[in-house]
Amino acid sequence: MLSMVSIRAMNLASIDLNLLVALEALLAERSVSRAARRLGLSQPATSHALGRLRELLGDPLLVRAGDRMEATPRALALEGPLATALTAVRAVVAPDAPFDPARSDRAFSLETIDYAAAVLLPPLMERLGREAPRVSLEVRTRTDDIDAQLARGALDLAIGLTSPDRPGLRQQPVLSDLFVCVLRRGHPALRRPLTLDRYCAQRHLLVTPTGRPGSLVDDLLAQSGRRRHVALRVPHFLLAPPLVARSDLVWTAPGSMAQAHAALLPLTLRPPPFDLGGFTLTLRWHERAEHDPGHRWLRELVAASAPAAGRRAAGRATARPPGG
DNA sequence: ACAAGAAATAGAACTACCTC
DNA sequence: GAGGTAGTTCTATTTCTTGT
Repeated sequence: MLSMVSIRAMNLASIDLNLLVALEALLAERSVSRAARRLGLSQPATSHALGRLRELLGDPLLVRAGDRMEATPRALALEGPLATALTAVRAVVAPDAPFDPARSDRAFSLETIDYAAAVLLPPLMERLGREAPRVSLEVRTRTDDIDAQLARGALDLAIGLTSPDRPGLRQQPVLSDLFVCVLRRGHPALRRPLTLDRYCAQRHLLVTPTGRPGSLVDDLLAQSGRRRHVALRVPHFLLAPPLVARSDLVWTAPGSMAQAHAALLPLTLRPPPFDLGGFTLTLRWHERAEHDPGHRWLRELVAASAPAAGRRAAGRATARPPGG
């Protein structure tokens, strides 16, 4: 008989799933013969299955008590978890099992930078609350090795900059945006037009989610032989608006986020004094989830949550870091 | 109380199928 | 082809029910 230690170390591949189905029937019928009829097997075959289950689990599971079979405490403890597990397995293998958002209690996970979360989550959660009140969403930021986690199924979706195609991964543009310059209301630089010279003369705030040096703005300035002074680098977009509102720092920011915060804080927006173009964020997932009805439903919901202007521009703008 | 029959479990032997 | 696994049929054993 297998020891409990070896059972714990056992690979799932060594377990016949049909044994668990047999256990379900045995526990439901409390009779080997009736369980056999339920399973469509002969009584001896079901008795053998019970024998294998006894060896596998190290417990008699069902013991004869007169004219009936009594479940052992171990078997009784297994009944609930076994039903849950088999229900989940049946849902996995059910052909074209429809996804019902109104009744689903599925939990999804999403990796994104806080800028995209701030733009997408309010409309997304509004629709979730209305259409799928029991569905839950976990948003993570700065996850290590996102593609590997998507492949493992540890992560459902990731929103980030468009990246080169990789085997097994799918992506679609979800949000495009333009840059604007954000300054506090009453900033001295606002007294005259914000020329390139005046822009470069300011002290700047740079958001760098990755922590890597450089940015699209600094690269473009360098191409024209110019440079700016970055006085503050922060890792989160949401840190920037109040810092800009209470200082003379200039932040070259994603337009949709800047507009949202300009409605809440004393901020003024100006177009950049040089052509910055825009950037595109894409939704990324593993091909394993491509035809999963629930996953497809969430992807459509996320895409539909992008601001209308961003969706129209999606696919046109260049894929460059939003950090500015 | 005892014997016979019915019903259920489980072992033995054999077969079919799959993998290496 | 060998070995392993899980199915089958057949049969032994156990336990309960029923009739005498």
